[in-house]
Amino acid sequence: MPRFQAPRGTQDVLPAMQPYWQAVLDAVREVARLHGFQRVDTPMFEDAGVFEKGSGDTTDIVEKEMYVFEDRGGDRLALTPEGTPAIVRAYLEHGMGSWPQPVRLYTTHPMFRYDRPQKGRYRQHTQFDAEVLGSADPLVDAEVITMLWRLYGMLGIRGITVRLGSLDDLEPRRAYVERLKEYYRPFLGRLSEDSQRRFERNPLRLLDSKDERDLPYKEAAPKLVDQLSPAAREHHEAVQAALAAAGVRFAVDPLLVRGLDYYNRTVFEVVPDDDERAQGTIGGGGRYDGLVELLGGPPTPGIGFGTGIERIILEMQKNGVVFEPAPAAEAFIVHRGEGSGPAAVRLAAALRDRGIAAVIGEGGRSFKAQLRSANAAGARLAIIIGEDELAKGVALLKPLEGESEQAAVPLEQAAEAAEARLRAG
RNA sequence: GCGGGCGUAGCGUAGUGGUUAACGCGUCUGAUUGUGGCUCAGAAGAUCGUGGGUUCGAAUCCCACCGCUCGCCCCA
Repeated sequence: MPRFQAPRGTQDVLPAMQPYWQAVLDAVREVARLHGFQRVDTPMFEDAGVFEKGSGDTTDIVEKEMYVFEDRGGDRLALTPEGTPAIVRAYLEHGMGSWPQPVRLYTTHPMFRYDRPQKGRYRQHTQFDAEVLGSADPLVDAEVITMLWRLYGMLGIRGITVRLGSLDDLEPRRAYVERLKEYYRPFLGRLSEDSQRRFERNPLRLLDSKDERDLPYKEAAPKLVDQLSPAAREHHEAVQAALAAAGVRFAVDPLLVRGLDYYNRTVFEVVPDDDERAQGTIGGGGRYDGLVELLGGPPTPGIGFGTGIERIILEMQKNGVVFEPAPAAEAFIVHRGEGSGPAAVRLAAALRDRGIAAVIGEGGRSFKAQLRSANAAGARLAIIIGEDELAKGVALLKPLEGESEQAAVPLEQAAEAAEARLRAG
């Protein structure tokens, strides 16, 4: 019988890593509260059409990476590959258009992509996703980025920069893409194979190439940020002014391109300054003023981001943020002998009633072994109930740290006395 | 999807063709009656990722598969 292992690209989050997850989730909750975002939870899977229509069925995420399956009833479903279309679907389904606008929502949600795993890239990962629907105000763009920036700061992540770009609005961008293709067409044959493919599929990506053969042409290529439509330019500048006012470290990146079709105007990524790897990006997002309509709703502007919790944790560790695992117990009950089991259980319940984390030792093992366990559990107090104690109706309180001596107390008052000891120390 | 590196007890490693695969950490037990941490002693724990092949003989060489990892692509 071959041993089972977790599916490729997935991972178990063991107790030692839980403090990191807890810290991130706590910070997420707090930063969302500080910015007026409300939590929404959407299902792990959706109608596949949500993403085919929403994310765009020529994007890599949908075309090559989405987990699609038919359930027993014949419905075509997809494991959520990215958050935004799912939240927009919920926004429409629940009539959030009639809530006070704009609507600020966030979630932490598992995402699934059939991709080749690498460090920081998994087939299942978790994203903190935040979306604002119903506002076209550039200040909202800045607020969203500021929230992301604050989150990283709260978690001790330094040495990162926001790369900011603008993809203009959809119509002017189409015109720009034509100009870009005209520029590249004459020397198409001299470009890298990748770039030749991009020329047809996603010409904006030509500007993103790192291939030596493409670099000379890239330099002189027309840049979208240099020729934005007046409305988009004004928007872009307003976002920058607001980010500067908020103290966010950002750099305008004329070559920033993102892989989802629905973006317009503001796009951004957060990258570590020392990380050239493509999967170094820890968060990114942008504005999607056309997405709600794509999914069958009324014209509604929107903007949001996703940031990968696994990557945040990797970045925290790179920044030397360390968490000690929380002790498993405050009080550890050592017991042995006839009738000690029920006494231990009664005492444990009394301790827990008082809010004290209590663990009962294994009565079949020696005092020595149980006390070792108490120590390993990080308990500050051991409470010993042996045969002698049981006969006298007492328990021994043995401090596991500090100077004080162990003391006998009546069994019925043991919980109270333990609480006093723990609160004092 | 393409190319490179790696895979030996729970974890980290040594061992590169020749006895019962070694060490550290961890786990368990004990160091005279029932007392933790430090120390000491002992024990358990490995079909050497899986399957096939070469060989008198394979952890060691070859092939395939699985997984991890690095780069590309793409993304968080």
